[in-house]
Order: sequence, then C-alpha cells, then structure tokens
Amino acid sequence: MSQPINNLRLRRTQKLLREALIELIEERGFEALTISEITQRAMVSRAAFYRNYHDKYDLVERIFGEAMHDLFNAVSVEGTEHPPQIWVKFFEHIAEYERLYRALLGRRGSSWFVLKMRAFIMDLLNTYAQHPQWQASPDRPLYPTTDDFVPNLIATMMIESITWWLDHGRPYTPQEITTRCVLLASTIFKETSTWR
Amino acid sequence: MSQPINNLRLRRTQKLLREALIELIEERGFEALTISEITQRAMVSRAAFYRNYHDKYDLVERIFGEAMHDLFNAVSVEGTEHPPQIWVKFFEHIAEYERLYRALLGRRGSSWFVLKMRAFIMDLLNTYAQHPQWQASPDRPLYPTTDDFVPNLIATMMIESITWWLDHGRPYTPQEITTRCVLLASTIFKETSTWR
DNA sequence: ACGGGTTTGTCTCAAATGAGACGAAAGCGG
DNA sequence: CCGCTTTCGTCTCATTTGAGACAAACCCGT
Repeated sequence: MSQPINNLRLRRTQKLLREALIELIEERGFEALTISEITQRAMVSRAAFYRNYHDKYDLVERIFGEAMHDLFNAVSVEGTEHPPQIWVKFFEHIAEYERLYRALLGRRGSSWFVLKMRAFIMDLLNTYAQHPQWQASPDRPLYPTTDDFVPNLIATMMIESITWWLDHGRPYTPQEITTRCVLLASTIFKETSTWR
Repeated sequence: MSQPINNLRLRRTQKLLREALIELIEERGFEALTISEITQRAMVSRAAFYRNYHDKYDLVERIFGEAMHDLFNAVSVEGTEHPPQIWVKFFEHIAEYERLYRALLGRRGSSWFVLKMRAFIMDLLNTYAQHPQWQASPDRPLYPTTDDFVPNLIATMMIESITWWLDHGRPYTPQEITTRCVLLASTIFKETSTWR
C-alpha cells in the first residue's frame, strides 16, 4: 500500500508511455491505437502499462488532468486578480503542449477527448463567468444557471478557436487570441441574456 | 552469466543514456559532463549506468562503434563494387546521426573523440585505398605503407570536411561531398606518391 | 601541502519491470 | 451464425533496476 519513496521508475515509464502515445496519435490517430503498440514504442512491457493506467483513455485523461493541474497552479501562483488572465494562461498552456492538443483535437484525434475538454472549459466558464467583465449588467444573471446551452456554445467555440489557432501556426499571441475570444464570448453572453 | 533472452530493459536504459548524452553534449560539452548528470537526464539510476558502461568514454565509443557497425552492414549488403560508395554511405551515415557528430566534433566536443574518429577513417582508407580509382599508376604503391603521414592528412581533411558540411547545413548531397573529397584525396595521393 | 566538497566506482536489498501464459472479449470475413 | 485472429486484462516469477551507503580518487581554493 504505502507508496514507496522510489518513483523514478514509475515516472519514467509514465513519461515514456505518454511520449509514445502522442507520437502514435500523430501517426495513426488515437482510436486506431492498441496498448501493445503504445508499449512497444515506449519500450515498456504491456504489464507495466496496466500497472500504471487502466486503458488508453485513462492515459489521455491523466495527461490532460495533470496538465490542467499545472495550469491551475500557474494561475493561482500568479494571482487571479484579472480573470481573463486564466484564459491567457490557458492558451499559453495549449501552446506549450501543442503536440498533444493537435494530436487529440485534430483529424486523427478523439471525439471522446473533445467532449472531455468541452466539459472542462464549461467548468472554467462557470468558475470565472461571474466576473463583472463578462456580465451584461450587474443586477441580471449572465445566463440561466439551469441551462448550460450558452456555456456549451462558448466552450465549443473555444475548442474551435484552439484548433484554428494551432492549425494556423499560432498567428496571435496567447494574449491576443484571448482578447478575441473574450470579446466573442461576452457578445454571445450579452445577446443571449436578453432572450426569454 | 548466460545472457537472458530479456534485453528490453537493457536496450531501453542504453537508449535513454545515449539520448541524454547527446543532448547534454550539445548543451554543456562532453568534457564537462558527469555521470550523475547523464543518468538524471536519462531518468536512470547511476548504478544502471555502471552496469552498462565503464565510463562516459565507453558510452561514446559504443555509440560510435555500433554506428560504424551499421555502416559496414549497409555497405556490405549493397555491395562494394564501386569503392567510393563506402564514402557516400559514410556521409549518409553522418547525416543520419547529425546531432551526434555535431556534438562530438564541434566546439563543445571531445578532442579524444576526434582522435578516435581519425583512426577509424585511416582504417577505412587503408581498407579501400588499393582501388584503381585512387591509384596514381597500377605498378606503384599509393603511398609508403610504412608511413601513415598521408592517410593521417587525408583523415584530418575528411573530418574537417564533415564539420564544415554539418556546420553549413549540408549544402551538398552525400554523393557530391564524396566526389569532392575523393578528388582532393586522390590529388594528395598523386602528389605525395612522387615524393622520395 | 592541506582540508572540504564533489565525483567516482562498487556494493546490497527492496521494488518495479519484462517475459510469457492464460481465458475472455471483440473484430472480422465467409 | 460460425470460426479465426487479434486484442484485452490479469497473473506469476525471474531479472533488472533504484535508492542509498561507502571508501577512494579527484578537484580547487587557501
């Protein structure tokens, strides 16, 4: 039970498996991959894979999960005084792990992962949406909290923005693409909050 | 004693150590490296290094040795009917392992390795020099076999050609650079074989 | 030449891994 | 629907590996 102090081997096999996964998604697409293929590329036994991960979905989830963990750490350290800052950090993170996201969101990617990512972005929206900058007016809720139609749209738009951004060689800085996305999002928020 | 069938772990640690070595030579130079540094980068224990290699020189020697082994295999398979072909293969090999040779022959490289490589090229010269293409005339030896002054010069020239070639982004194909080198070498051979 | 820190090379023992086998499940072509 | 093949997921045991300690060699500044 008690996790031993030694985790170099664990970290190493996980690193090798992650790198192998990204390479192989780029080459053959996520859905086509088998566990054997990943472990062979990683120079790791199949048994070692199952000791570390449940399946290939688990592998991706944990890569993404830890990346998001790092993202939140980076943001909480630097402060959230200016909420759109979280999105700048978000795009910076995307840029840093470009290979991963191109692989997972691109043509050969995984629609399962797109769902996963949309859910995450919606969480982020819910967490940070109450900031004045995104509010249509102070006394009116931004959108009906019982309905996540609008957040869903925004999240989809964000993902599309990410893939476009990566596919076009990141023609904007994280700051610039964030500004454009926030502008778009707040427009949608304002428009739709007048519905009824 | 008896080498077990299992060598995945061995091959993996060796691969990781080699990659780490090349990276670190590029970053900090060969002579400055410590074993700990290499093993940390490779995510391998120091003990594992010593199980596989005697020291960092051994590590480099074996990378080079196996590369040369592959080189000879490639040549012997494709036939040596046209001897300068070995040099084309040689430059192709250099191009393939560009990072290694830039690292080892460049500014931050190892003068020890340059000696090693010169000796190897001289071997190659001795092995293939008797071909008519490089002979001044059929009835006269190419150079006095008791003296390796000229092979030494040629080998030095070859190494300089390699570093120049790599440093300038390989402006010639392996075939072209070989042609130029063979031309230079045979000129030197012809000139010096008239000495006495 | 002397000392303090680093690196080397070797060792031991616990722990993660690799090989390989196994039945079950899934894909697939006829 | 039925075989045939591949992949999955789990298991066991031998083997390599990591952690850590050790003395010896090596620096390097005083």
